[in-house]
Amino acid sequence: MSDAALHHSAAPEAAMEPKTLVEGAYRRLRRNIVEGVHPPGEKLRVEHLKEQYDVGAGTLREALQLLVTDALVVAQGQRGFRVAPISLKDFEDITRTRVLIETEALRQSIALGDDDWEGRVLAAFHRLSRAEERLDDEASAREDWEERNRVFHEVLISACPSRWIQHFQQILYRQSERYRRLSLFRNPIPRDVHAEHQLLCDATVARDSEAACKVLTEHILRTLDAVRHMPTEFLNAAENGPKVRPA
Amino acid sequence: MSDAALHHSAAPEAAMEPKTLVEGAYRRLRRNIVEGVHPPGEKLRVEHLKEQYDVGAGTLREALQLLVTDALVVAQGQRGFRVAPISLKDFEDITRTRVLIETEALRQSIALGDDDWEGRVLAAFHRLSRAEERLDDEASAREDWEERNRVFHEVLISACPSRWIQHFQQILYRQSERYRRLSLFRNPIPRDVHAEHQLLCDATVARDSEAACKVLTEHILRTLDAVRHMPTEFLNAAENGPKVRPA
DNA sequence: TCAACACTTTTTCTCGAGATTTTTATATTT
DNA sequence: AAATATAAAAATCTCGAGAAAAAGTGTTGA
Repeated sequence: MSDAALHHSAAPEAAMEPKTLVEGAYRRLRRNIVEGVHPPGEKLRVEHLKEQYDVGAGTLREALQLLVTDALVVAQGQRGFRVAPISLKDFEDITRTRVLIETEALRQSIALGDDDWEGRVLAAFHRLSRAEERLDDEASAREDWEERNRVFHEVLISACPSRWIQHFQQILYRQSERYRRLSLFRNPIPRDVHAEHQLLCDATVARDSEAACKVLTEHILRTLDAVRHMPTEFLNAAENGPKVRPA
Repeated sequence: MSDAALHHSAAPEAAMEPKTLVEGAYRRLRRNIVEGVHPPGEKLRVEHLKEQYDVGAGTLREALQLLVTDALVVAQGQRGFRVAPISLKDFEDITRTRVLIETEALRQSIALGDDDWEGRVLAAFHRLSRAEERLDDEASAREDWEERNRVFHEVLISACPSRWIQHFQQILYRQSERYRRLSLFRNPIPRDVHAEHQLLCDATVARDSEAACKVLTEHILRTLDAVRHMPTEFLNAAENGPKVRPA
């Protein structure tokens, strides 16, 4: 993943199909962890998962190791793998760091982006807006919205020339998406996010760096509030036993 | 690595010994890549490396996958692994991103660090200074210096409460260490780094955030100059054939 | 001389089985 | 009854061998 993200083209990895079983398993696992199919803290038993993902044990282990460095999975000595736990403290950290990274990326993007980039921003915003309109009607619309929201944020900073900043942004976005989906499980997507996206889009195309970063910061921080008001049992829930003995 | 770095204690991973063969191979490989034993672009053949590192093929593959997400190794479809290539453009990116991350970390560290932290900063600086004195005499002193330099930079930001910022800092430091060691292969460590470290240490303990960040920024950027003046054949050298066909 | 093709060799990728370690369950002792 | 010790069970970690793919080699033909 970081391979393509860092060194290769700017082509989205989602487009190209996986070249190896390891990569395929890695992406499916990552998606399922982010979407909460594998909830935080769940024990990831290789023997069981190899059937579910239809790959050998060694292959699955390699995929899990990839997720370890992404901090979506933790490996504990000789005690196997586990979905990375969540906590409010961790999400506060993620959010603040994301603000730092993403505003810097947006600043650079606004400073350096060309007309083509502006076009892509408007296009991504339009696609996102359409998905937002459909949110109440169809049930399947939320997956669309999630995808287009990710693309919108990605396109916004796509003119930032730093591969490393983009790499870190992707990691942090994925992390916060995991939290957001948990909070959205109860609370629906609020109405005012569209207005925020509108402001963000306008300020960006107008090349108003300060305004855009301000809106973006508030936009990101708003998700933190949503998670703060989440029932506490969600945060400490560890599906398969938080068997964390006092050591 | 990110496991310990992100979720566990602040204990340095170097201290605790590896719990599995995968982790052991991962660390040895990482060290050898950073130190240039495996030069940039080198093909990493599992069949050969398994003897060198004395582990099975599967184990070595898992270790390599861990290095992929660290961006020290790149995996190419069905064409095996390779040490991540280097370029001036990449190092400029690393350097700028490192300035962004590390100055923010230092700012937070200065704002939140307690007396104990100040003590650790002074101690790390002292140890680094001693190593710098020995640089000309003994040949083995450079490894000491590298280690203590890393610790000094780590301790400086150790009071920053963000695990994520510290995580990213570690990744970027490792990346730039790889470049620095290449430039140091010819040029020795210049005299004035000690003066820079002194200024950095003084400003930090004096809680002068702006001055400290300014010195740190210049300090990091200085390494970029050193690499810029490096013979170009170093940068594009790919030991085992840059077999990058036009595709 | 160069290009295209088939063949051989090397390397990667994948899977299943054996050895350790951790965890769970049971039995014994205080 | 609580705690410790022992034994069984499950899971992890590791290795080596077989299938698939890539790279290399040599031959043939224009």
